Amino acid sequence: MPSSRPLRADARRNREALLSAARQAFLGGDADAHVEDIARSAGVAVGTLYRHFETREALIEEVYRKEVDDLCAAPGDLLNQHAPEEALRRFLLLLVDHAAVGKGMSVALENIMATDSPVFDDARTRMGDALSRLLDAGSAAGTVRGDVTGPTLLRALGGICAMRVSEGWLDEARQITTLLLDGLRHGAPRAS
Amino acid sequence: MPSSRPLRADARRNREALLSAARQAFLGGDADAHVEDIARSAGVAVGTLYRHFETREALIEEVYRKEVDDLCAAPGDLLNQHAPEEALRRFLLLLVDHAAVGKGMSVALENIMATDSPVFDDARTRMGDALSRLLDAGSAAGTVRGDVTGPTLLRALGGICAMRVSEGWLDEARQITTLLLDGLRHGAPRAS
DNA sequence: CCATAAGGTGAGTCCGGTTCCGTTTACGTG
DNA sequence: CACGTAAACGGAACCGGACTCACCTTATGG
Repeated sequence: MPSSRPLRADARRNREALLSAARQAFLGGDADAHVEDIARSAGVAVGTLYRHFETREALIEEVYRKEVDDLCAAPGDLLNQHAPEEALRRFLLLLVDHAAVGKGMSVALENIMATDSPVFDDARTRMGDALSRLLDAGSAAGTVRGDVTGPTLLRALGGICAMRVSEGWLDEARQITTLLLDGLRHGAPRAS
Repeated sequence: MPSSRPLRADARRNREALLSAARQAFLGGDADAHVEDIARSAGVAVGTLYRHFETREALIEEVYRKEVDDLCAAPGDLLNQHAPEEALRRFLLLLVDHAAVGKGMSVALENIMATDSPVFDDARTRMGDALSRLLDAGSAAGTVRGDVTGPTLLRALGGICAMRVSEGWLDEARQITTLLLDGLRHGAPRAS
């Protein structure tokens, strides 16, 4: 149902320009850029922006949904090239590094965790599935514990990446992720 | 420098009422309560609110600073009553549960991680110290690995608690925390 | 080319945080 | 127990930023 009519040429162009401008703004530091500015830097008026996106939030959603799309493609490749445990390791760190591209992306992950929006809900599902694939592979290979689900792990990562702090947060995020991995490894001592 | 003059009686009363009303609002779900409402439910006008608090943000800060104060008191007691590892375990879970009181508290922890405000900076320091105390005790007892610092662990927790999501997030937060604890335990398999 | 509906525009509305100043009140003093 | 004064209060007005709407422009298919 997404396309009632194929969308006029200039409309599609403007839509693209808006997404690109917004991406620019959000992925670069400014997490609360004004709609007016985004619209202007895309060469259109606010009205046009609102023709294409229900709300400011909706625009942000769209930008990040694409980002998530990219990320979700990774597990398949990784599982082909590495042992499950290693694939998991790489994917988690990839996620963290990706969040580092701009503080914006971390906001995205955080939002994916926090909102009820159907869009994010969908993204969460796909991301959780991606993680599940990795976890299952590891579990089947006997190198990863089997009692943690993809969605749960996703939450941990969302949380970690939500700490968009100055100086050195990336190193800490990596360290924490490593910690998590150690906990996930099959044979880790259990708490209770 | 905090007190130039001891603050008039009614003023102190109103300040208290405002803090209490705000606490009520934030700790109960509504993370973005309107200042107008907070003021009204404290029985004063907005002007009064702004006499006591520089800004909406400042009010929130104040509310949560107290919350953090309480939390920071815990490690001492726990170390007296339990082995270090167990004390650490309980404190982390206490933290998570505390966040559960209302979604508001989790916002607080998140903010502690994210802002540069001197108030939060201070809170972060004290919280980090509290955790360090626990980690050091465990490390000295040989039951906890020694290469993780309090501040780092705090970030992990801040992240985890930032996931203020509906339904079941508390259980997941607990599980993730347990995961972290398993990773922290001395003798856990290392990643690299 | 024209008709027409899709698309664009930007001044205006709405909303919520913040300010400002006239009024009220606590409280030290004579 | 007045009184004077500085402190506190109230709330209408202000302002910035997201969002709307009535009108204009333009792509497009016949």
